[in-house]
Amino acid sequence: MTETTPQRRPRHKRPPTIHDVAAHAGVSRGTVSRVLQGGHNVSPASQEAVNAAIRKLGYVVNRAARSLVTQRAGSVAFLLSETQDRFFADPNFTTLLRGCTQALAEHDIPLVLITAGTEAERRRITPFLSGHHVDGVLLISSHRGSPMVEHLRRAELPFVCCGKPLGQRGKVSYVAADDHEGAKDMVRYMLESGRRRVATIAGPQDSPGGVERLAGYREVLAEHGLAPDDRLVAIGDYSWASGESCMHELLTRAPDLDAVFVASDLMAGGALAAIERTGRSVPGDIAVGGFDDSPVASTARPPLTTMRQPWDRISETMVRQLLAQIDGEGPATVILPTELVVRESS
Amino acid sequence: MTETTPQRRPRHKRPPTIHDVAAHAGVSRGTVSRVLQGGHNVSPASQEAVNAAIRKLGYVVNRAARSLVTQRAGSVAFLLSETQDRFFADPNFTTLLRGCTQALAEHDIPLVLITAGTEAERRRITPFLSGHHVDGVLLISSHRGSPMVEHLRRAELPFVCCGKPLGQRGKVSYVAADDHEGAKDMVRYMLESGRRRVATIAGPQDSPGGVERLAGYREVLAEHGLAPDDRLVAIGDYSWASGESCMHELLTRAPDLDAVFVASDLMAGGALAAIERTGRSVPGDIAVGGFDDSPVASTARPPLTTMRQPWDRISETMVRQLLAQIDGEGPATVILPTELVVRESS
DNA sequence: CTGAAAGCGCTTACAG
DNA sequence: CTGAAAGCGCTTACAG
Repeated sequence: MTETTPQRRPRHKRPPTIHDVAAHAGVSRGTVSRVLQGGHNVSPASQEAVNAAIRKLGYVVNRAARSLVTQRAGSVAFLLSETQDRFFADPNFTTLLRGCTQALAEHDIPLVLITAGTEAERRRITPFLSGHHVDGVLLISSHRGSPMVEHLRRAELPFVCCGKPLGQRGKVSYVAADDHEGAKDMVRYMLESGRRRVATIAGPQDSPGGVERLAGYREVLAEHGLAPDDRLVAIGDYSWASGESCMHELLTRAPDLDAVFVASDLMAGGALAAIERTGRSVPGDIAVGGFDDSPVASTARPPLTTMRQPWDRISETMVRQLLAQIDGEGPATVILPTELVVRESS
Repeated sequence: MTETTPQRRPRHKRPPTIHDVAAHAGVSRGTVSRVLQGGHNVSPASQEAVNAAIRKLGYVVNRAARSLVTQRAGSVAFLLSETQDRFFADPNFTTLLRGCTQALAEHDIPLVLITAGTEAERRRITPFLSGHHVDGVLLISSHRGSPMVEHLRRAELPFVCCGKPLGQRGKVSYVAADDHEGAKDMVRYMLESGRRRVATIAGPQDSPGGVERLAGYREVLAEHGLAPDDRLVAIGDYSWASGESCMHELLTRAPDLDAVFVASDLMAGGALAAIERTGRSVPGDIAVGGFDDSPVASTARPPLTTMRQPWDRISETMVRQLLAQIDGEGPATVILPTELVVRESS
């Protein structure tokens, strides 16, 4: 490089490049790059010299330059295919976001947060995705037939879903808690502690948790020789308010119920409020079991007995799966067990 | 480009570049780039041809290549200088994250989520920041003397804080709600509705909200000729549990109190539980006022009267300020008014 | 208004 | 094990 060519910015203001490191270490830029890539085929002496120069100069790789040649963005998206309201109100999503951020940080991969709850938003992010501005996507969506799955396939972008994506054909990677077994464990626990009229507030029937947890509930009742009774079943939308109104409904239809399995802690919170208003006690008159073990479970009055979802393992596994897929591996499904957490409500 | 040189990947599998667009439109790559930059100094005819080619080919700009030459990352970080637990438990942070994501999306700028709650995490992200892998930082931290401020300054990275950063010298951009006036409005409201023994549960005294809201409380009491009384003041840490224990403490020290201004809704939730346990009623015996208008405010029993923080405006303003700084503008301070939301607890 | 050309900072065959 | 060189896909003075 001839020093007669003026730099765009004065050199001393620009961060050091491999060129500077190479000059300092007395090697070529290629060698510096090899050290950066893990030091294969580099003599210990060169390696040493390069590392010293890197420390000395405070060199940090320019990700844009690297991306340009490797054709990899070096980042991953956390994509919310939900209306923002819905997402940010649900403590589970927050827990998941936290877990994924953490898991990715361990791989030094930045997480890009993207929302795509509306058609307009989806249009806006399409170029971003199909331009491969991220290497892969952690897809968070709880609704049947999310349009994002098709988008991502077309963009040939690796992705893994949180929870089984309903209404999709073909192989889709996903990681999920064992909703079915979890529900069974909870309802069994209630029956075994002497309850006889167990109702349920299920989640939306276009979400996997909504369907699976309800199925588990029904199975255990049948196992115990109890006849199915539609008066004992209400369908909510995972919100606090829906838990409240569903509980009200159940109590009207089946005033003799002595337990209720609620498919989310948030709805269980609403159910508790509805029960309290009728003057009944929990767990004295009615046992209440939640699902999630979200923060509201322990602050609820009384504290909720609930099924813990293994969020840490879910997020770690999602990240691991995604990175594997980015490296060319095929899709996979992982189901993780839930755990009964006994507090006071049941 | 001689076609004898083999491509690394077959051309048909690679996304189109400006080269392809240029060929299609019958212009040079420079012209294509000019159209991409807004179309200045480009004839309408060329403009038209280029746009048609872009649509036809489904061209999407390669951000890495652009970054490399413009020396801009094209993304912004949302940096949590808090332990993750703390952050993700607080609904305010979530609301803020949501607002910032939205505001940035409108500028087509990806948000990179980064946590730096521990020293180890801070070390890990330092190269990322000093390598300018983002153009600026939205800094979320509520503690005095956050080390991140110094880090960011040294990295010469534009940043704007959420809330006044305590214990910092020199100019720092920040956007905050008017904690002081907000607290005064709430306490005035309580006094004007006939309360005489107004207590407070303040936030941590190393956070701006903790300090300012307590100061506002004291001022209004003085305004009304009421003598300061330390038995009426407790200091919490914004958590539900601390609200509960602080309330218990206040009730022990000053059983005759008839109102309490709590510096966060989460703490107010805990306070309600503590009050309920003593058999007192809200607002009959004790009026409770919160701060934030977070989701818990409306689900609390009874629903909380609170001061609404203008989160949407805060996030929009933070983003606007940050983008301005990235474009070379100087630092600024913005204080936004809060609003009294009357529900049932006071 | 336009094209040719340099250059952003890396990685990676290639030839030794 | 190492260096020289090509190339990743853009932007932007520069000269017309």
